[in-house]
Amino acid sequence: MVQHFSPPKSLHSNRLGAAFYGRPTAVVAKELIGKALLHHVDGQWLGGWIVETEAYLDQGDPASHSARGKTASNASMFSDPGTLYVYPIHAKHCLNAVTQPADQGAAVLIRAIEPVWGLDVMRRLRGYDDVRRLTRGPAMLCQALQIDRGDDGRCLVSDERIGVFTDSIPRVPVIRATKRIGISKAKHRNLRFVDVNSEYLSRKVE
DNA sequence: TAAACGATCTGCT
DNA sequence: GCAGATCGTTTAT
Repeated sequence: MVQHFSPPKSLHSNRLGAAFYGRPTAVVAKELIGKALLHHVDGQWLGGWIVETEAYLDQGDPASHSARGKTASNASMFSDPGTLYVYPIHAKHCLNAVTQPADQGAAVLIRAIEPVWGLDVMRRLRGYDDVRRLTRGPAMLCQALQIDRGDDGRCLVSDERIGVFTDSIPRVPVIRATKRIGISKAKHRNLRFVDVNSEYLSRKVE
């Protein structure tokens, strides 16, 4: 089967704008499920369908990087909605989309996507042939999409080479809210959103 | 400036 | 399922 390296034209005309991101974080996190995350690298689009996200809130959320205020390292989290916030952890990276009005310090962590565009490039970047090992976790998908700290602060709304898109034929994910993964504070909150039918979740739904 | 921690991943059992 | 690797950022001394 022929692999196509550019997303359908319908995606180009349906980029999510600032109005999408500038809303309550849990709403944005839920509605990002089923949208396409795409990064243009070396003449090719890399990306796929978002199947797992987590909301990190501006107030009363001790698990959020913004909980103790703005610092040099989390500054982009306080930027305009639609800004990319990329942070380093365990010698790897994770990516977020900033939400709500600027300066509030809220964002959505994109934890997993179903790989679709640029599969062979993503295989090379990850070092694995199995598609199941390409984008099944927040640090995996950053590596597969060639996103690191240097991409922190880019704009998902205006940067032509990176963004989130809808399709003219909308996917209809079955969405469920669960507890967030890997945090030690505010464990009880159901702020992780998954497409329960996806084969590409970082962990199974309980 | 030393120590601990973390929104993780991998390989091995 | 679990232990170990890994390194930037934060917190403690």
